[in-house]
Amino acid sequence: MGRSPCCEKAHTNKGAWTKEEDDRLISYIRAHGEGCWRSLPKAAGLLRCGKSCRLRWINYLRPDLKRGNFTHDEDELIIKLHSLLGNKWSLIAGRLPGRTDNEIKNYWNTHIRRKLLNRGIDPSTHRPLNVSADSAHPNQDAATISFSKQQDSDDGKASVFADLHRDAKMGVAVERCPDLNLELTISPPHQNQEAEDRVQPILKSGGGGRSLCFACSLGLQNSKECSCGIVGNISGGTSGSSSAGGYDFLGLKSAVLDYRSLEMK
DNA sequence: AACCAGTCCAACCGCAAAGAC
DNA sequence: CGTCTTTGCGGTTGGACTGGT
Repeated sequence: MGRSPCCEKAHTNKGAWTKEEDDRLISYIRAHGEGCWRSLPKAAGLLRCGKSCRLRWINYLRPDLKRGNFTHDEDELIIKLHSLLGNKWSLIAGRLPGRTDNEIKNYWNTHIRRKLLNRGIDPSTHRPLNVSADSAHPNQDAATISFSKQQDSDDGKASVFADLHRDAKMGVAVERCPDLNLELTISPPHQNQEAEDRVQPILKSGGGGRSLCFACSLGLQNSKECSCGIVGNISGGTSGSSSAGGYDFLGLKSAVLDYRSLEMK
């Protein structure tokens, strides 16, 4: 194709950034904006690869970064988001303004993992450490397993879907949240400004009070698993349909999650 | 003061998705 | 439509820092 490789590995600096390099990068991005990372280093006069510049900017130099310790609320929000999304650090970071995926990932690995272990919770499954997966699901039948595997092989959304489907079989989360819609999309800052300002994501229920099958509850209305027969009829009905009562899904009643504003890639 | 172990975090690496050609 | 580049993400690493002995 004639394009040059993305990184000219020779003749590039590695390791810690100097103050001068930071200044160059900041002033270039201030003048020209973000993007075009490949050509940026040359244009900015930096002996770095574009990847390195992007990382430095996103994780350290961005002006909107919130430095300093995580608050207790942020801790709990990260735990809850992680229980839903797994190691989707960028998605989690998207719900914590001023925090980066790298920062949250580091914080998770150094603090929260230990915190959960001390609580007797498995950080990867968010279930009690002394309960094995098998013994926890004694009634899980073969059909369920094959269904979960099928979904697991799909994208992240389906993976969450499969996890929650397992939970549904156990009567866990879904029992408490029958109308949960896991349609995960990134949205611009939305109407609830006060809530946004407090970094409080909003969990919307999906069916506006209608009784949905599990597949529709998860925003998979077109799934063959749909058994309620309202295909295609609810996907647009999430805004403003936040249940007045609000499900306390994973304890998110007060710091609830807006699934419309999360996107599984 | 010197050493060591544990912790923290910035940065790197490899991979995959998205987009360009 | 297939190939290649670019970008973004998650996992991992290594050096700096800190506290204990």
